[in-house]
Amino acid sequence: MHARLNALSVPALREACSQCNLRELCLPVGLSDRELGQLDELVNLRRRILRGQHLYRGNDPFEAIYAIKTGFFKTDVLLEDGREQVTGFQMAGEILGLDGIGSEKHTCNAVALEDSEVCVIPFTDLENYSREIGALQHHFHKVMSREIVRDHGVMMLLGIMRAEERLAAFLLNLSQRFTARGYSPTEFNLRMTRNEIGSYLGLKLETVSRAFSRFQEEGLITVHQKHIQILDVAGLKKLLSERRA
Amino acid sequence: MHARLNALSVPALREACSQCNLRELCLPVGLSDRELGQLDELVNLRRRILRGQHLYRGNDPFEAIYAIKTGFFKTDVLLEDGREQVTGFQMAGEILGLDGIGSEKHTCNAVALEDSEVCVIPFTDLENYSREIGALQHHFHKVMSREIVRDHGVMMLLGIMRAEERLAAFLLNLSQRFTARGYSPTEFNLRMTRNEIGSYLGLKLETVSRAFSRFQEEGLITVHQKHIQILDVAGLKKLLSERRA
DNA sequence: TGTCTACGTTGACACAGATCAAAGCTCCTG
DNA sequence: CAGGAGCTTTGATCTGTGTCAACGTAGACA
Repeated sequence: MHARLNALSVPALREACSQCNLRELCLPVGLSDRELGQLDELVNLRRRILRGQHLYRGNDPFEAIYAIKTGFFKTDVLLEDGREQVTGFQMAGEILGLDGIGSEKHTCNAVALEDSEVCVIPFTDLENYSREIGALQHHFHKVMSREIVRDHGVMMLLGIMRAEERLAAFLLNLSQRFTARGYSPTEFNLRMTRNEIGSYLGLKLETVSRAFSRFQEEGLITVHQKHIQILDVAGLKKLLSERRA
Repeated sequence: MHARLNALSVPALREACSQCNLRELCLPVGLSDRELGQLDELVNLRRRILRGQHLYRGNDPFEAIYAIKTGFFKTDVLLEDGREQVTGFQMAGEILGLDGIGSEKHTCNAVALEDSEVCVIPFTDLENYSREIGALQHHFHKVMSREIVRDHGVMMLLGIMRAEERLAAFLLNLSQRFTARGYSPTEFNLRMTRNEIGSYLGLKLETVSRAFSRFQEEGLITVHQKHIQILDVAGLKKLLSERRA
């Protein structure tokens, strides 16, 4: 089930957390230089996941959480009958695997949407280190809490928003996360299919496609396949706040 | 904003965690007797919340998490335009407030649906104690992780299930949680209105009402106002698994 | 005991989004 | 560079749930 780890995927200690340009977004936030050095010991293994491969699957034993170094993932849950619910899309600096702590098994699938690399953080070690490093403990708690808050946002989206509101929220959220990583807020390539967007947003792929077309007609964005350009951020935001009574 | 704490709401040290009959469901799971004693020091304050009152509101500063000693709560998020998304219903032994860790402010509202009592767990203290007590640290992580997994379940519900599937899943979930607390799996009183159920399930109250009526016609349950009796658990489960292609 | 208010049920109808179907675009592979 | 697979777009139609409206029920309170 696990991808074989070859020698190349373990460059270890090279470019550890203390050197990583994601350290302001990722687990090390708020650590002192000395503490960062300790984290380098904890996170000394990397794993490369090719596009389409699983980082883990539902029911795999839970051993580690993963920080995305490069690339892009989706997480999803499957129903027996084949229905899929995408529970999130994750990008560099974000943490995968938190779902597994509670039951010691993973409860969803994590699939790379492009060739990716993750830092492996053995969970027992993380707990041990957090008992030493208060700042690490606290930040880890924040990461989990934010995941809960993010999930509430998705519930909101699924529970009370209409199709175009959902898609606008989705685009704005991506834009904001790309910005935080130093990319353009207004121009990016989607890594996921219309079907995956639809699954995440509780819509069918045709509805997603139509909403994209509609946004384009209205001059809010341009779409060419997976390439998106946001022309009118304010317009998208307006879609979210205005609501016919 | 905070309810005033009167003398009666602080019986402290009496019936602490070590004596509490919820200790197998709540935060103390997996602690040794000695560790339980330590927890008694951490959790020494109770707060009484009357029906309809808020335990906390979105934007309140985050200081503590809460274990429900008795009673029943809902958590919700409000949009500016008044739309409400109920994000969960919580009962005895469950933990409230985890949403606030990430931003040091609460991000949702917690409202008592019946007169309730919660144990106040100051969060800084909890972090300090978890650095001492590995089992507490680990169990706390499990609690947070399970909240994430629960949220994924709700996304699934909202994203891909039809109205009757949602309601069946909701009833079965309540039944299972009541069972874990020693109540009847098949007969209970709903603490929430049809509107609140609808908000949680992403449906309108009329749809919830109709689904209840339908279940009753089909002999799956009886409904009289808030009183529910499940007549055919297997039938409800079948609703969830069977799905016209 | 009567009335008020909040909550729940039911019916008729409307509509957003699903479903079904056909065709176009891109990129990969041989 | 031909063929095919996977993805996307668009149109036509269908349907589950929302919306609107009327009425019913139960508990609270004067």
